[in-house]
Amino acid sequence: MRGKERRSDKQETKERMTAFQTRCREAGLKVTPQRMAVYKALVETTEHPSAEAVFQKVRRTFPSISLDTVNRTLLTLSDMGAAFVVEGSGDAKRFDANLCAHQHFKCLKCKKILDFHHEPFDQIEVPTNLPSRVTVLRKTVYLEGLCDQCAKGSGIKGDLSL
Amino acid sequence: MRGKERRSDKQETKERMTAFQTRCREAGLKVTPQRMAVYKALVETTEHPSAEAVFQKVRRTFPSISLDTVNRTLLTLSDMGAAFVVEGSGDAKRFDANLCAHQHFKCLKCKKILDFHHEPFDQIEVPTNLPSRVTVLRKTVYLEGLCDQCAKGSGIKGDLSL
DNA sequence: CTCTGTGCAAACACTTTGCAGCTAA
DNA sequence: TTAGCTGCAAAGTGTTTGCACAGAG
Repeated sequence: MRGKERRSDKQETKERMTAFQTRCREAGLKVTPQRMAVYKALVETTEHPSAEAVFQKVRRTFPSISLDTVNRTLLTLSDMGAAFVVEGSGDAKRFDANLCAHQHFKCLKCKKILDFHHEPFDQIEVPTNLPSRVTVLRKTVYLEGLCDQCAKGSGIKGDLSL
Repeated sequence: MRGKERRSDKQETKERMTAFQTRCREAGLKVTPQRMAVYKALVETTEHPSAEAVFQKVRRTFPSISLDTVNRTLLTLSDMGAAFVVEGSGDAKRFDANLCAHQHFKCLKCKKILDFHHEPFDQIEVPTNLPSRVTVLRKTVYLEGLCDQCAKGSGIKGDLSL
């Protein structure tokens, strides 16, 4: 069972690498060994690693790579939509003393955070198929996009991947 | 209209300040002018300020306060549950190359992020009462709490504020 | 050949820590 | 009086930037 799983994983990684190369070329980005190595490391894990963690992983098979390159590559991946930042904006912490139930919308451009309150979001059900037996202390619905002013300036108009 | 609004705002701020003082005493925390000033600044705004922004605001009426105190106080507020960090974990960025629809659970203690996929969360409706005309590009449901292992070690057992 | 990408080092921004003096209780 | 809080300064961590060289197209 383990062997079979592994093989299909490898197969899928391979496919994704090829697709990624195509995507790079289409975007006018060069297919460098460093870039491939970083992307591969990210695809092979489900651990949502930090730049440092990716660096350590890639380093094992590519000792000459630098942390800066890893950082820049991860940035590039985010820009082209091949990866996402799932934690830590890199910006400073932001605080809120409003304890009433409410949700946040964040403008990706000007970083403004808008409060809103949508009743149904207060009542979302925690699913029963969570990975392991976890204790959920807080559940949040979070929207990102462009605010009124920023949408005007940018080329983005309609919905992307909604 | 403006005057009336303002007055009720002030009234509410006053009440919250009193409640906060009580809460501090109950928690064995001293009621210092700095602490009050920081809390007041946070209650009076809806802008989800950074520590630096709070510092600038408080400084206007309390010139001798230091940024460190603001930082520490905001930390304290988070700890006692009088405020939340709504952006920027302070930790490093974390990346994910999994583009399929899925959600995240984050353990507050060990910072581990677990993927899960709950169909209904993919289909949540963006509310129509958003503050201004915003373009929503991404919507996320995000759960926080304690993972299996960390829950064992901590005193927290049941649901808090769920 | 050309231009992007890389590696190195320095600069930056934000946060945390150690310590001496201050102050609320 | 005394435990906790504040302000200052220094150190730590993660990220960004400038520049010269290397390598992909």
